[in-house]
Amino acid sequence: MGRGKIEIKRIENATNRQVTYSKRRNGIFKKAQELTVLCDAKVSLIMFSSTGKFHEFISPNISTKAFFDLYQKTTGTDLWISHYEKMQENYRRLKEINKKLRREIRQRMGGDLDDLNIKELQALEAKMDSSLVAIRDRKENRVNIKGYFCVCLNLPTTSD
Amino acid sequence: MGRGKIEIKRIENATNRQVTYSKRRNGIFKKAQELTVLCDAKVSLIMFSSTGKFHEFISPNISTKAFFDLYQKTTGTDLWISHYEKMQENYRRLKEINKKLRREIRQRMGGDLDDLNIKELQALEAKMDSSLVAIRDRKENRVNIKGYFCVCLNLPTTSD
DNA sequence: AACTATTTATAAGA
DNA sequence: TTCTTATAAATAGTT
Repeated sequence: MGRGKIEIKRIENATNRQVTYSKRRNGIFKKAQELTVLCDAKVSLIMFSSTGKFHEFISPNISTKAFFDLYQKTTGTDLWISHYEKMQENYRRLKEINKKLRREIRQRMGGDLDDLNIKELQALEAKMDSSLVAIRDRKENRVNIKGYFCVCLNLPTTSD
Repeated sequence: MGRGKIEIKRIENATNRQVTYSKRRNGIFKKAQELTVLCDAKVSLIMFSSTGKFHEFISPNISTKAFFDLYQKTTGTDLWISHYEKMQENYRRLKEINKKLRREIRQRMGGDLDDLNIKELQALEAKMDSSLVAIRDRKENRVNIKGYFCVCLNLPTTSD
């Protein structure tokens, strides 16, 4: 709808792109406005130009916040809450893992031994002994047994 | 733009309103699509008809969640985002601590020793040796030196 | 920012 | 809903 037909693909000339953006933005806002009135609809139209400039239209019969709430209720997407809760869960998991790691280290340092029974103490002693041997070996450049003891000790394996 | 000119006011006939909504919805979605491509813009277009039916268009180069985040950042409509970002920051911190703890353990197991120099190896050996002594002591119920080695080893001290 | 030749959208009808 | 088409509206290229 103009002097010539154009192909719908990115306008490479930055000036033309900006001009077209400005013209069409007005056009689409007008359409949104008309749709709101003619059809008694609720419309939210938000856009960012390629240069980051922001414009929005929202039907006067509703607030942006109310619109988002309606959106979430309707789609069931629960945009924030689900994302947030997933994150909280990861956070808790990570905290738990850290706690175990700290405990493991403390025990290897000779602390936190109160609630280990004699058998567990013996096992820990044996593991430590092996590790110490590994470190000495390494120090003397004799053996690199990296990997082997990892299996023995059964460390948590999650990466996060 | 049709057989006759219409006034922009609510269409009272429900059927006509519905038909017009449907036609104009298609039109405005097409416009949004074209704007996205032609001008390399980010567009979010959400609407609810008077009967509550929901439709949306969103530029393919961004997710709805990311769009809302961008929106909030731009407008400063901080609904929950600052809280969320604080949590993300904590999460990153926790991950970093976790990484260090794992490394510490791996080294105490005789792995991950490649990038320790001879001095560091000696220090590690000494620490392990002390710890082993502590464990043996404990095993024989002679000494509880919990706490002492924590200081020596300079563990991360945050509680989470 | 205006102009205007064209293209595009759509109101009414089928 | 979908199609048709006369007409209104939007806009591409130009000034």
